[in-house]
Amino acid sequence: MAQYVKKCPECGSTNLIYDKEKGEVICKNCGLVIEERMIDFGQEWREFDHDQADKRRRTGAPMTYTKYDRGLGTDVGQKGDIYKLGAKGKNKFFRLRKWQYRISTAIERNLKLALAELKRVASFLKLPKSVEEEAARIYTMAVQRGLVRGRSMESVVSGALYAACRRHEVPRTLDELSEASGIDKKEIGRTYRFITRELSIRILPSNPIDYIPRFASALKLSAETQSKAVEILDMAQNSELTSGRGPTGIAAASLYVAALINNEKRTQREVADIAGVTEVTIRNRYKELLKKLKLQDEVKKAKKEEE
DNA sequence: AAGACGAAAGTGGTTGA
DNA sequence: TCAACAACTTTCGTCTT
Repeated sequence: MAQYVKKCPECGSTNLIYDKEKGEVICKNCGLVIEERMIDFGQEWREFDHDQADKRRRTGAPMTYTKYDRGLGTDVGQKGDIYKLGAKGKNKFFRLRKWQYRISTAIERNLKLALAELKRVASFLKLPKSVEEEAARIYTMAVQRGLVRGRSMESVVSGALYAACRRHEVPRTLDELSEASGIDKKEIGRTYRFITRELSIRILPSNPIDYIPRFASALKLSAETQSKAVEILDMAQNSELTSGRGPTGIAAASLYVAALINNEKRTQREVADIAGVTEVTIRNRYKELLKKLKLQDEVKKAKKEEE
């Protein structure tokens, strides 16, 4: 799908146009057709009022993993037309309802509970719907494979959420997830690794750049500083300063340097708190950045301008 | 007085035998 | 399974502004 194509594989430009009519994705920079003959998921009919829509619509509500039965289930109703039934009918009705409850297997009840929890944590972290959906999917698979056995439901939910965040490039740190769910950080990490391995979900190592916008806004830094930080990060990655290091530490250090250069100085403490690392880590990364990227001059220049 | 810096010891996780 | 190891944290003392 289009949303997964973000960069042109030819020239790396992110300037893509999505031509809905032709079903093509084209790079505006070099003209490469990245994707063609895509399926249009839109409706082919139009509606002008509610009646028409009702008549033309052929599908129900979207199928979703965030409902325990994927939004497809039917319940024997609670209220409504019971009064129309005779004594016999009423009996049958109640019997059916009882049976429906019994048919709900352990898995379904587990899912119902877990997805409620998932929803709670996801909204606490203000995660987009797509991530929540992905996490629900992961959790459902985990339950079906019996991976929850021996682990608390909540920790698996957190693990699934963490994995979903990573896949959608909206990373949250383990600390944040831990705070939102009340599960120990280590426990989440463990279950996360376990379920991603068991379900063979491939996760890209998280990219420090993904953290920048969130940290920057939390620190109330300007857009220029933010893009400067990304620029610094890019250079750092080219100089192989990023591999093996904690991505949050690098993101934090880049932001710190960018803030210095743009005269929006934040203390190491402030940046460290937001990023969830210590000042020491920022200092170490910061030192490396200055040394390898020769940013000393820029920082000094910024200092002079301040006076 | 607050922030920046650096050294030293401790912690949890990965790796390789 | 265990030990070595790198990254990161904690703690604390010193220096700078």
